[in-house]
Parts: sequence; C-alpha cells; structure tokens
Amino acid sequence: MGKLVLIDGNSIANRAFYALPLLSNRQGIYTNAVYGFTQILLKILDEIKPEYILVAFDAGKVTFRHADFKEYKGKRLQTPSELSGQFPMLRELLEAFQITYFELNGYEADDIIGTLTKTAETENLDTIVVTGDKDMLQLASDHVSIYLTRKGITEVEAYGPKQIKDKYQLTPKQIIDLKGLMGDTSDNIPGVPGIGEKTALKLLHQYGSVEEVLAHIDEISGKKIKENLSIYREQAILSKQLATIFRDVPLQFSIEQLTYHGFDQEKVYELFSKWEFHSLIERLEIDKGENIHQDQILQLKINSFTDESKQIWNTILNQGDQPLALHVETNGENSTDKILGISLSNDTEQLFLSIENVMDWPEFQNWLKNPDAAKWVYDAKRTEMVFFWNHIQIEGIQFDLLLGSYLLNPSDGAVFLSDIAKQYNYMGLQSDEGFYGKGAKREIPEQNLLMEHISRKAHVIYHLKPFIENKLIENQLSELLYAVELPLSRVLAKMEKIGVKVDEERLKLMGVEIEQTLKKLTEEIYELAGVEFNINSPKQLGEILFDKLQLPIMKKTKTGYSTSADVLEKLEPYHPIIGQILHYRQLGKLYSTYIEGLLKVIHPKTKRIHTTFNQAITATGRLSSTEPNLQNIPIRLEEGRKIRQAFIPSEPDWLILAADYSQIELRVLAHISNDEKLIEAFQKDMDIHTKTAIDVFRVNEDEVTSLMRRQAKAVNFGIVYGISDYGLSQNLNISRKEAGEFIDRYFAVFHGVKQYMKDIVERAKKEGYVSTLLHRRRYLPDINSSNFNLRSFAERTAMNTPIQGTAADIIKLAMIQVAEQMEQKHLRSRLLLQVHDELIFEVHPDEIDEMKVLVKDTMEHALDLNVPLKVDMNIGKTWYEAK
DNA sequence: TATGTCACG
DNA sequence: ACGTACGTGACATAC
Repeated sequence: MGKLVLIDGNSIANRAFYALPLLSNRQGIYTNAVYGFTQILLKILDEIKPEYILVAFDAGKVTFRHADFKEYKGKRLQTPSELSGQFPMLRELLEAFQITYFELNGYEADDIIGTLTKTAETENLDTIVVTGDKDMLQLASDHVSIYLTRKGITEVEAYGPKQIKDKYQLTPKQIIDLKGLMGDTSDNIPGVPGIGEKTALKLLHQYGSVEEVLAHIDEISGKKIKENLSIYREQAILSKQLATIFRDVPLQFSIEQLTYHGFDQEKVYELFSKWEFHSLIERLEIDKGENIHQDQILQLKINSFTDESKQIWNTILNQGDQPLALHVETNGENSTDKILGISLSNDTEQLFLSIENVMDWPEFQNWLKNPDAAKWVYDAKRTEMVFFWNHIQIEGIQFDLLLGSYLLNPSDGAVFLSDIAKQYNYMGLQSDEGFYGKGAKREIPEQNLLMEHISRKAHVIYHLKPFIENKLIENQLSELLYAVELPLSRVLAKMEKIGVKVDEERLKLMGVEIEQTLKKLTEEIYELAGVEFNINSPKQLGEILFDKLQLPIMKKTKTGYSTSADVLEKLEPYHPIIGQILHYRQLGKLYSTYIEGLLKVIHPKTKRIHTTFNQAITATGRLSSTEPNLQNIPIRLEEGRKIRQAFIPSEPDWLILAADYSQIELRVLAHISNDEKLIEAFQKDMDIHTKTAIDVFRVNEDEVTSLMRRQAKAVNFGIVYGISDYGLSQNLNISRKEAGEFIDRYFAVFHGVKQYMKDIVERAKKEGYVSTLLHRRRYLPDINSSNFNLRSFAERTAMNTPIQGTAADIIKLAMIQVAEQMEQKHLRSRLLLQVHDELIFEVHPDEIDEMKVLVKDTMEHALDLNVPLKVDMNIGKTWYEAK
C-alpha cells in the first residue's frame, strides 16, 4: 500500500533559506528557499514515491495558542523579506507539481499534519512527516515516522518510536513533557527556568510526565530545581499545553484527495527556467518542449572549406532571405587581433573558414557585404570592426545576441556568449577561458578542437536568437534593439574606424613641461616632509601626514588613513605640504593617464586614437569608452583642460564642433515627473540653478548670491542622484540638518518631483524594476531588502536610472538621426565622439553652417518631451577651443 | 587581484 | 539608528 507524505512547508522553507546562500536569479528575485525546498521535494518524490502528498503551511500570525499565551512565538524574529517573498513562489511550485497545499486560519502546519496523521492511522496508512521541527516527534508511531532535516538541506534522519527511544529513552508522547519542562526558545515556550534538556530527561525517566514530576516535587534532589518547579508549576503545565499538537483540526478533505499524479512538465520547466534551476532541469530530464534539446545541441555538422562544401554553401548563401549565424573569432579581445577562424551556421550545419579561405572566396565576400543577406551575430560592432581591420566589408547584421541580452538585463553588463548559452540551457559551449586557458597558460588548442569551438559559437547564436527575441518582445524591448541599439552600433563603428587625430608633438611638449614641474614639486615635498618617500603611495603618504606631521585625521579607509582630495583640502590650512601634494597629484594624474596614456594608444598607421565604445556595459544605458577612455578627458581645471589642445581635426583647415545638451537630465526629470514649476522654468529657458536658488532660499532673482546658486546647483544634482540629506551635506560641507532643510524646501516648491520620487520607488518595489522612456529596463534586486544600506541604494537607483537612462536614450537617438542625415546629404564632416550629453564632430570648412544647423536641430528634436531640449554649440581649431 | 584615488558626465 | 550621493575607466601601489 502507498504512503502518505506530509510536509511542514514553513519549517522546510525556513531551513532551506538559512542553509543556503542568498541565491537570486538575474531578475534579482531571491530563490534560495525555493531551491532548497525543491531539492527536498524531489528527493522525497524520488525515494518514497508517495501515493498521497500534502504540504501544510502556517496561516496568519495569530493561532489558538495565542489565546492561552499571548507571548507565544514572541521572540521569533520577523520573517525577512528575502524569505517572505519566496512563499508565493512555493505555491507556484506546488501548483506546477500538482501537489495539494493547505493552510487554515488559526492553526499551524503542525496541527494540520497532526490531524492528518491521526486520520491516516485509523486507515492503517503509513505516513511520513517531513519537518525541521523536533516537536513533531510527538506524532511518531508504528505507522508514522518523522523525517527531520539535518545539517545541509537534503539530508534527513528518520524517527520512529524506536529511534526516539534510542536517543531519549522516551516515548513519542513524552516529547511533549520534555518541551513542557525545558521550554523552546524559538517558539518562546517558557518551560521551567533552570531546567534544560539534561535535567528534563532525568526527571522524565524517573517520573514519566510533567504532572507526575510536579506531584513528586518533595522527592526531587537539588534545591534550585525543586524551588523553580514549585514556583513555575503553572508555567510548566501551560508550556506542555502549548507544545501539544492539536490533532482535531476540522479538515474538509479526505486523504484520497491528496493522491499524487505526477507533475506538469511544461509548467515545472517554465518555473525552473525562470528561476534558473538549470541543474534541476537536467535532473528531471524534462522534455523541454519548445526549448533546446541537448541531443540536437551536441550534434554539430561542421564543413571545412573544400571545393565540395564551397558549392553547397554557395547555394545556401544565395538563398538570400535565409538568415545565417556568423561568428569571427580573434586571438584576443581587441578587434585588431589576428583572426583565428570564421564560422557560419544555419539550423543544421556549420561552415568553418580561415581568413585565407575568405580571401579565396568572392561569393562569400559578396554575401558579407550584401545588406539584404541577413546575419545574426554576437557583438555586431566588434564583428564589423574585426572585418574592418582586415579590409573586409560587412552589411546586413540583423540581430545581435550581446545587445539583446544586455537589454534584457543591463546590470549583467556584457556577458560572454558561453554565459548567455548557459542561461538558456545550452550546455555545449565551453567558456573561452576554459577553452584557451587564461593568463600565462593561455594557448590555442589543435585545429580540430578550435574548429569545433568556433563553429559551436555560430551554432549557439543561431539557436538562441529566437529565445532572446521572444523575451525582448515580452519586455517591450525589441524596438529599442532594432530601432536604437543595432543602428547605433553602426554609427559607433564608424566613429571608431575614423578615430580622433591627436597632435603627438604637442602632447610630448606638454609632457616635458609637466615632468619638470613634477620634479620640482617632488623635491619641495621631500624638503617639507624632511624625508624622501613615495608620494603616490597613499599608505606612505598617510604615515608622513598623520604620524610624522601629526595632522588631524579626518577620515579613514578600511586599510588606513584617507588621503583623498576632499580630505587634503580640509587640511590645507594646517601645513604648506598639503597644497604641494594636491598639485603633485593633479599633475601626476595628467602625466600618467593623459600624456603617457594617450601617446601609448596612437595607432602607428592611422596616427589617430581609436577608442572602443562599449555599448553593453552600463546599467543605465549609457555608453562607456575604453582603450583609451575618451569620455574623461580633463576640462574642469585649466591645467588639465589644455590636454584638449592636442585633439585636432584630421584634415587641414577642418574644425572641431562640440554640441552639448544643456541640463538634459533635469529636463528629462521635468518631463517624467510632469512637475509644473520645473516645466515652466524650462519653457521660459531660465537658468535652472538660479531658479532653484530663488525658490529654495525664497529670495528675488537679484538677491541670489553665487554661494546660493552653487548650493542650489548641488541640490539639483542631489535630486538627480536620488536625494539624501547626508549625501548633500557631504557635498556642500554643511550639517545634515541644513541639508535636510534644503531638500524639504525644494520639495515644497517642486511637488511633482516629490511625487515622482515617491511613485518610482513604490513602483520599483512592486515591479522589481524601473524603466526609461524607451522601455530600457533595470532590475533592482535589493529594493525590498531588509538590509537598510542595500535597500537605500536601490531606492536612489530607482530615482536616478529613469533620468540618466532616458538621457542616454535621447542622445543615442540623436546620434542615429544625425548620422543618417549626414549620410543622406553626403557631408564629409564626421561624428567623432560622444561624451554622455555631448557630441564632438570634425567639420569640413565648407560645411560649417550646414552642420551647425543640422546638428542643433536634430539633437533638439531627437525625442519630443513636454519641455524643450536645448543644445549649445562651440567650434574651434582644437577640442580645447570648441568651448 | 584589490584598493585608493581621480578624471569625466 | 542604520551610513551614501548616480554612472563610468585608468593608473599606481600593495597584497
């Protein structure tokens, strides 16, 4: 006859939650309790093969036990939000498994389980109770065994009357008496003070029950125990009552109704995929339905380049509208690195080519440059750039797995193809690090393995594309991919190909000057310190300043004294060395990063600097720039700003045009918050910081001092960053209270902004993510965290990301539109750089007026907001002069 | 490889 | 009370 399994849902979920690290899926949903619970459930289904099964949950906060003892469970910590959020998922899980779960107001899971074991007993049915709670041992009998979880999660220990006897020399019923005497801190059952497990067991072995113990208090040895037993006799009786599982819960169903018929494969698969329980999917060998079949994955059919395969693939390439996946592998991360191989894949077969094969095969080159021949790739821009450096043209990239997966979760940044494959349960692709080895151990495996690895990449791209695309559609992100990111990758590629001309001689000359000043400063600092040391070492510098010179310690880092610029600025009055150090730092930075650093990356052939724009890194949708970073060329201090004199047009007589959005983030905020005052300010084109000062300090325009404007500006920054009084106070060097007042006054005027901040955080808590105007999405896994720090950070991010992200959306649109129009009008001028809210061009002298109009107009109308967008422009012979 | 610092928006 | 401003990348030092 079959068995009945009864699972204590709350207990198992709790055990799993605390036994496992706080796992979460890429949407930031915590899954550890669900994962552990699922593991135990699978083990039970597998090993016991129950005929009937039920999961019982505790219902509500108040049970009948509270009527007797209102402190019941009083000391128990509140369930952390990371766990409580997982209970609805457990219900989903059980529904997919088609397992009955049950809870009843006023009762705990124990009582439901106790009642069912009683019923089962009358039907002579063997029952197994699964729990982490020792109290349940009282239910054990010849027909009922208790499976207690042990350390870890899937290890259980089975208890029947015999095991309880062996361990405690008690009958199951006496477990209740044990609790009555010793109590239970986790449920706040008091027991008798001074009596722990040892004493309780001794007493019960002698007298048998709480009542009998109390009846024989006089005989008991030990003065303190005797005393406590008589003082707390009532409490002992009450404790016993509390520990007794109630076995007559009115249940409206029969055991027959708990029959287990197996799980719903499709639903279980769907949940496991969503929660990223990949190993469990494997374990269940679920038929993946519309998902990838492993046997299909493992079977590559790789063709190498022969006369025969050439004929076959010529036919395939000529099928025009049939898309193919394309992958180019290089020996390193740069697009200038040597090509190791090129692969193509359709549904069933792959073709592997060397770069020489490509050169020998004009039909393939034609296919590559045919814009109507659809290509699917991983990293469109890189693909284009690698071919570019090899003098090969490519058009017609219609899908990019990297950009697609970035849009699905930008917080992951750029993920490797092998990681994306894993996310979709394609297990066949090794990571590059695993395949090639890393660091000094890196080497290229033999040709056959290399062919397979590279071919497999094309295969993965081909098979994953529909899955990524479906998810994009589901999240309303496909338009962002097709209308923004993919076209933008072409624009960025063009910018990278052109590069920026740098006046090498000028840079070197500036370097010599800086070097001399640095040398002088170094000597002066040694003189003032009275000793030579490494000024670049925060550790050594800290020792000099704070130990040797005894300057006051303002701030500490986790490893020692802080010597950052804001600390040093406060120390300036104390010692002349400080000013010299600040100057040294400033020049040192210029020299190493901007003189040496830039000279290093001037391309030997083109004599220009070709940065790489990263389109899939930031969590907000902004671009980033590397090798070198051309988005952080100095401007704030004049000494550094001079670096920009070295950035010049690449053709004689051309000019540099810089066009920047004025206050784009605050304008975006005005739009999305729909704040009346802010909108009005921008419609009247007011100086926004002055306007803020007028409102926050309640003065007339002519009364606004420069200090007030500066402070108002900081408040505006604070608003965009997700305001906090502490942050503002640090920035302005004022007290937290004062900062708080500024914020209050700001919100008193800008109601709409206040409302927006409140709404967006609320929405993030509910949805788990925030979005930009173009639906770009960022998940905020910590928004409901019980950890104050994590939660606060997520809240500020919720406020900031729609603003920063929408601004990023807008300039991306502008770049695409500007590039389109320049092409349409056959202009020779070129877009060179993007720096978040500005675009830098080099302009042909004949096109200056046309470009000025085109750029300004296009940028200002890239997206229609309920405030005007404003663009300022400057032109000059160098980037420095375009100010 | 991690940390502190500093360049930019 | 908790302890931070949002988003990046490069360099030097110390581990």
